[in-house]
Amino acid sequence: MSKEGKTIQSVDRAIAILRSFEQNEELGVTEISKITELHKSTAFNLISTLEKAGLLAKEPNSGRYRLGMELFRLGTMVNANIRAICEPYLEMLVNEFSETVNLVARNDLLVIYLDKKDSPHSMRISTEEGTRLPMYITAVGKAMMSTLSDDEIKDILKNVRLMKFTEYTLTDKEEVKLQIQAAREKGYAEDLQEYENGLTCVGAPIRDHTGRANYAISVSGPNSRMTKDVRKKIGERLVELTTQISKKLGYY
Amino acid sequence: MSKEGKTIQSVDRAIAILRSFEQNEELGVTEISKITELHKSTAFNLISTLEKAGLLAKEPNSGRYRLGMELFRLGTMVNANIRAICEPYLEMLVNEFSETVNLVARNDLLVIYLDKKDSPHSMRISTEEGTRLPMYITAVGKAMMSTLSDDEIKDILKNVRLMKFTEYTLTDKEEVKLQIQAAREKGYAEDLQEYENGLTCVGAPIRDHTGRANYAISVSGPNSRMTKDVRKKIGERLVELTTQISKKLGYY
DNA sequence: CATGTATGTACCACGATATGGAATGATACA
DNA sequence: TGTATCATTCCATATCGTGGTACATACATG
Repeated sequence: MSKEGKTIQSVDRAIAILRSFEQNEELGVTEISKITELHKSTAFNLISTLEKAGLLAKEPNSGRYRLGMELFRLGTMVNANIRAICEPYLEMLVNEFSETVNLVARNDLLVIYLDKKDSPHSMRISTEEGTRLPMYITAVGKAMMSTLSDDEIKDILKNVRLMKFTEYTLTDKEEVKLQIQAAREKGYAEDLQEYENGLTCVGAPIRDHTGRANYAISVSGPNSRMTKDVRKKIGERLVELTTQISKKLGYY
Repeated sequence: MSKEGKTIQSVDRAIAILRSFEQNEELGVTEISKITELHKSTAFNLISTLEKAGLLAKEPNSGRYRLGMELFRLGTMVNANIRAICEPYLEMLVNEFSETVNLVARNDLLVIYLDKKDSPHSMRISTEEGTRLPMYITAVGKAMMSTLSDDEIKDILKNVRLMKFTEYTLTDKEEVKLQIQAAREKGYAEDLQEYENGLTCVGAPIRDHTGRANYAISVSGPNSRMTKDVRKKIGERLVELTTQISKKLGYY
């Protein structure tokens, strides 16, 4: 927020209003003005504008606001292309391995979940679209990092504090680097209960025409089913499929 | 746009910029300024603001822009609740009938697709999330309308021009009303190839605590498998499940 | 029923702020 | 090397957003 470059005040404020719905799914004008620290009148004008555009919707009864359909629609336009391209591959993977499959994107130091196909098993892993997790803790994150140069990886890790999620979470940046090195050799990365106990993932990177890996696909399942053999099979299949996808994006 | 009530110019313009990515997935400053009819300099300031907030992302190579991850994330926050509640029901339905299941919301005169579970069949119906269709042409739309009063239905139909999609599309508003009446009695509505040849749907409305039906669930399949018997079974099951969901939302 | 305290909404004068002209960099292409 | 097209910066102007204040309405509370 302190970076150089002027920004348009009212646009920033409008976005802040949208973000205030992160904690609360329904808010009134006064509440919003408190959260955003805007004058009630100013907030009202911005809210009205957002409502007219459909980014906010007013409840007919309570008169309070919630996020609008137009915001949802705009959201579906983001990465629509890559999601459409990957969809059949996700489908193939869930059919072949019967475990949950995820498509994720890089978002600075985080990984954000874009799309998924759930495992048919009743014991399964399920992550909501829009969820964000640190790169270093996910198979997909490590997979994407494995395509970067040592300097770039150092840059990323420099800005990260390794938070401990489980007893298996990597706490040493050198360990992370080692795993990334392993991923470089195999073409895919693994997460063995580093984020959540009992949860194991295998992930491989997707490259675009510039060679950048901004997307990745993973297969996630419970520890018990994700044996070493299974992980190897999945990993190799992931490499096959993500290579095909990368080609479609113009990468050679 | 001509309605009374002041709106904040720069916010309107920022939203227009986001919307200009409907046709094009990647745009430069000049292109955007042409599409939105804004001065290049004005557009630049707005774009920078949106970029800093993550609603737009700049491609490192081309320097051009595309919609950003933050916009996607905001989009996932919309209706997150209802989607979470309905997810297990969608799952049940796709398991029971092996046809594609959709969750939709009402969006004025349109229906917008929120979530889906695809049929396991290779011949199947698949609609992208974010797609919008006229109410009168979909099973879900007619299902939602069936909960409204005659006056409200008249209001909706007054503002609609019945476009012909297939040879089965209803062209007479009285026909639509008849179908809505049928839906009122059965509790679910049908679409028999009205939108697309070979595509048949059954849909039932979800009510919230105020009694309004802003959401609906449908099962869609190819004509050949969606026989009269099957449609009846699906319809009755849909009514069961949507009643359960409505209860969870506080409707009695 | 009156009183108090919330709420959302309308009005408007002031001045900060967004605007758009014009100039400058940056890049690609021929 | 020159030309065209792009993104970006600067800045004076007046437009537009701002935030006072005020009012309307709803709902508790005494």
